[in-house]
Amino acid sequence: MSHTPSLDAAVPAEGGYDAYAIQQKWQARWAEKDPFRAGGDEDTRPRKYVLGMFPYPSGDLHMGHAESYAYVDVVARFWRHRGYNVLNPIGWDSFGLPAENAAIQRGADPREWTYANIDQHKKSFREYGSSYDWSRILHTSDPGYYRWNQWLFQRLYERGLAYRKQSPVNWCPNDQTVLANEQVVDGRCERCGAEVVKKKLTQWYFKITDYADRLLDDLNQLEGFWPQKVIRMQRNWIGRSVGADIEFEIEGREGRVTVFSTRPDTLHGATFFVVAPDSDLAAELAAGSSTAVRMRFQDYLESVQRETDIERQSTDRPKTGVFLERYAINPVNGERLPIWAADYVLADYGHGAVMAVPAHDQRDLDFARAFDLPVKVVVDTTAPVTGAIPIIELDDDGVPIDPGGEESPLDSIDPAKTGIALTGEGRMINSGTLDGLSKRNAIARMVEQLAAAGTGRAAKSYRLRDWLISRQRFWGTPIPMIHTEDGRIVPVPEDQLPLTLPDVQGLDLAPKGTSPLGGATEWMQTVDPETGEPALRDPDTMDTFVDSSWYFLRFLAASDETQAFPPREANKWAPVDSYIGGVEHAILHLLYARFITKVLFDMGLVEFTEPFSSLINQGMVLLDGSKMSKSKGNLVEFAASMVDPGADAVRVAIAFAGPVEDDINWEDVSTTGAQKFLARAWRVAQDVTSDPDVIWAEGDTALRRVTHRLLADAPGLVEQTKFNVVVARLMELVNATRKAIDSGAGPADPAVRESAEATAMILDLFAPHLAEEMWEILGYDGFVGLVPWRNADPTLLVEDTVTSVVQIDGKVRATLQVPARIDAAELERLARADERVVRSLAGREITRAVVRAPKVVSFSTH
RNA sequence: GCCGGUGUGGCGGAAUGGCAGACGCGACCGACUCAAAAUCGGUUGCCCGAGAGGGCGUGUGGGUUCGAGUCCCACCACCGGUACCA
Repeated sequence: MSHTPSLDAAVPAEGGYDAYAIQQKWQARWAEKDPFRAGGDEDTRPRKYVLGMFPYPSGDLHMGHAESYAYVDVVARFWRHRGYNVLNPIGWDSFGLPAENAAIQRGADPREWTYANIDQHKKSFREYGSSYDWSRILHTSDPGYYRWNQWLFQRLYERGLAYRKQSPVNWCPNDQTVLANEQVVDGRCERCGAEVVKKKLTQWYFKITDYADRLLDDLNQLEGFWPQKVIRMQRNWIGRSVGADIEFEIEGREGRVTVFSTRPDTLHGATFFVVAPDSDLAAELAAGSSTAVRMRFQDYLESVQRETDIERQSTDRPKTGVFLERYAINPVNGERLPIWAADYVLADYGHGAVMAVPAHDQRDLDFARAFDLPVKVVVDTTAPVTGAIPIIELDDDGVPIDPGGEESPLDSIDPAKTGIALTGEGRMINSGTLDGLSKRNAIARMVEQLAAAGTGRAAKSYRLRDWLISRQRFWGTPIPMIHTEDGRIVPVPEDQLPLTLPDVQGLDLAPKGTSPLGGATEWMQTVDPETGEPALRDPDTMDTFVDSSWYFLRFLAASDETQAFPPREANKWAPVDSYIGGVEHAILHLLYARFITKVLFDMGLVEFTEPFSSLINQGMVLLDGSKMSKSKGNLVEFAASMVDPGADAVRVAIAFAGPVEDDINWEDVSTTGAQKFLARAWRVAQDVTSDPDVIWAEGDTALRRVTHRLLADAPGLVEQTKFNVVVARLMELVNATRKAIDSGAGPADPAVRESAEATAMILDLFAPHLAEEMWEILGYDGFVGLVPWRNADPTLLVEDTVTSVVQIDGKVRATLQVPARIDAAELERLARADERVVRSLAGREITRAVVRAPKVVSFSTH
C-alpha cells in the first residue's frame, strides 16, 4: 500500500470510517492554516464574490441554515477550484426584535443574548466546515458597524432622501411599533402575526419612491441572472401605472384638485368624484359643507379608521361612502360631479382622489349601483378596433348623428344593467372630438388636450410607498438627529458619531408605544450643535433592514474606522457575483439593498448600480409540512446532526435531495443514503494501490471515460445550480470505480487512481472533510480545497461506438451498436437489415425513412 | 379577481425534440453470519404472458412532428405572489 492510514482518524473495525473524527481533524487544520482567506492586491487571479444572506442570531443554526450555507459553500469551493480568488465572508444581522423580546422576558441585556447566540453560530459554522474568510466578520449591532448606518442616514438626509412626515402608518399593537409596508403580510405583522392597524404618526422615511423608475427599469439588467419569480415580484411591488394627472375645479373652493387616472380617455364618462375619507381633502370638503354632512362624515371616518387592514382588504365587500354635498367640475365638459368620500379610494395612492367613471371601472360601477349614481358609456367595446375607423357622421354642431333604427349591441352589455364594467378595447363614443378613436389613441389625444388646456398632463403612479424606517424599539441603530427647542431638526455632528445605545440598566424595554430610549433621560439630553441650547435626541431606532441594505460592502474592510467601505475595494469585488438566500427576501431586503446601492452610485462611491449580479433562491426545509421553527417544535437540531451523521453527510443529503430552488421535506432527506455513499467513496480511496506518479493514460479507458465525462459536465451543472445532479454523477463515478476495482481493471490500475482523485476534488464541493481525508489517503499534502480543476481530455469524451435507436411508426423496435462516425446511408442499411426490424415490419412497406446518424433511424409505413 | 409557477414509479427526483424513470430512498430476493447490524450481488412503472414477447404509460383533451415529458391550443388540479393601486 502506498499510503498510511491516518493515525488521528479512527478507523472502525468493520471498514467504515469515523466521520466525526475526520471532521475534527480537518477543521483543526483549516483553523490553523486559514486556507480560504481571500487574496489581496498581489493575487492576480480573477475575483469572485460569493455571499450567503447573513443570518439573524436567534438560537442556534437549524436545517434551513444547513441548506442555505451548504449551497453557498458549494459555489465558493467551486470557483476556488476553477482558479478564482474567492471572497466568501460571514457576518451577523444582529439587531432586531427577537433579542429585545428575549431580553424583556428574562430581564436581561439584549447584548448578552445576541452575542452568546453569535458565538454559538460561529462554532456551528466551524463544525459545518464552511470555507469562510474568517478575517472579515461583522455584527451589525457593533458600534463599529452601526456608526456607518448613521453616516448613511445623514447622507440620505443631506440629499433629501430621508425626511419626516405625518401619515397613517402600519402599527403592530403587539410589538408596539410601526412597520414598513413590506413588513405587513396579509394584514398582519410579519414578525408576530398580530393584526396591523393604522395610526397617524410622524416618522422618518427614506424616499425610495424617487428611485421607483430605476428600481423597475434596472430589473431588465438582472433578467436571466435572478430568478424570474423574484423579478416579477419586484415589478409588481413597484407597480408602475402610466396615465395622466387631471385637474378639477371644486365649486366654492380656491385652487384645483388633481386626480390620477390610467384611463384619461374616459373623462367624458365621469359621473361623480371620490375622495379618500382619511385624506386632508376629505376633511376640508366636509368642513365646508352642512352640519349634517359634517356629522355623517365624522361617523364614517371613525368607522373606517377602526377597521384593520384585514377587514379592509376582504374582497366582495359592499361599497360604503358618504355624499359631501360638494361638486367637482369636469374640465372637459363643465359637468358638475357630486363628490363622495368612500374608503375604496386610498389616501396614500395617487392623489387620494379619483374621477369615477362607472361605465368603465368595476369599482366605480359597484359604487354607482350601490348609491344609484348615473352610468355613462363612452367606449363602445363592441366596435372593432382593428381595421378601418368607421366613418361617423357629424351634424352641424359636431355631434355624431345617431344612425337610429336598429338596437345597438351596446344595449345588451349596458353596465348599469349587467353590473359589469366595460374595461376592454373599443371605440370612443359620447366623447366629443375623441369619438371614433381607439382606446389607445384616445388616451394620447386626451393627454394632449388636457396639456393644451393646462388642466392635466401625462403622469405615472406607483404602488411602491416610501420606506418607513423609524422603530419604537431599543435594539437598533439610534437615529442620529437632534430635535432643538425651537423645533428644528439637525444632524448629530460627525465627530460625535457613533451615537451609541445607552446602557440598558434601568431602562424599561417593554413595549409601550414609545421608544424605550425616550426613558434614558440622560442619554436623551444633548445640545443644539448650532446654538448650544439644550436639545433632545431622536428616541427612535432604525429599521434593521437599513443595516442589511449595504452590509455586503462592509465586508470589504470590516474593521475600517475611517469610512463605511473603501470605494476602491468595492469596485474591485462588488457587485456580489453569487448571492444566495431564501425567497422570503424577494422584496424587502433585496429591494432596499438595490435602492441603497443606487444612492451610493449617485454619491459617486460605487461604480455599479445593482448590488447582486446573480441571485440563487433556495427553497425551505420543511418538517411535517411546515417551516422548521422552535415555536412549532419541529426542529432537527443542527448541533446534534454535526456529530451524527456529521457535517459531510448532512451537506450531501441536502444537496442530493432535489433542486436548489425547491422546498425540501426533511422526511425525504436521507442522511443514511449519504453516509453510505461517503463510505463507498472513502473505501475507493483506501483501495487505490498505485502511486501518485502513475501515468493515467495507461489506465482502463472505460473508467477514464466516466471520470472525464464528469470532469467535463460538472462545471456546467454547478453553474446551473444542478447540485443534485452533480452528486448523482459522483455516485455513478464511485460505483464505476468500485466495479473496476472488484471485477475490472483492479486496484492498481492508473484509471482507478485518477477516478479516486477526481472524486476527491469534486466531492470537496459537498463533503469537504472527507474530500480532504481522501486526498491525504491518496498520498498528497496540502488541501484538496485549493486544487485546480482537472480539465477533461477531449479525446476521452468521444465515444467509439454508440447505441442507435430504430423506430417504426414512432415506436422503438430495435437498438444497434454502431460506430460513432457512421454515415446515414450505412446506418439506414444496417437498420433495414436488422432482424427485429424485419420482424416488426411484418411485410409492411417503408414509405419514409428519417435518419439522424448516429442516434436515430425512424421508419414510417403509411 | 389579476400576475406567475408546477403536475413524471410507493417516495425524492433525472432526461440539448430522439431508448422516459439517471441517481438515490424504500421494498423484495440472495450471499456472508449461530443470528442481527454493516457490507456485497440481484429484482423493482403498470398490465397480459411460464417464457420469448406484447400492450399501456410523464394531470386531462386536442394539435404540430418521422418522432413530444419537452413545442402549440384548450381545460383541470395544486402551489406562490398580490389584491378596492384609480
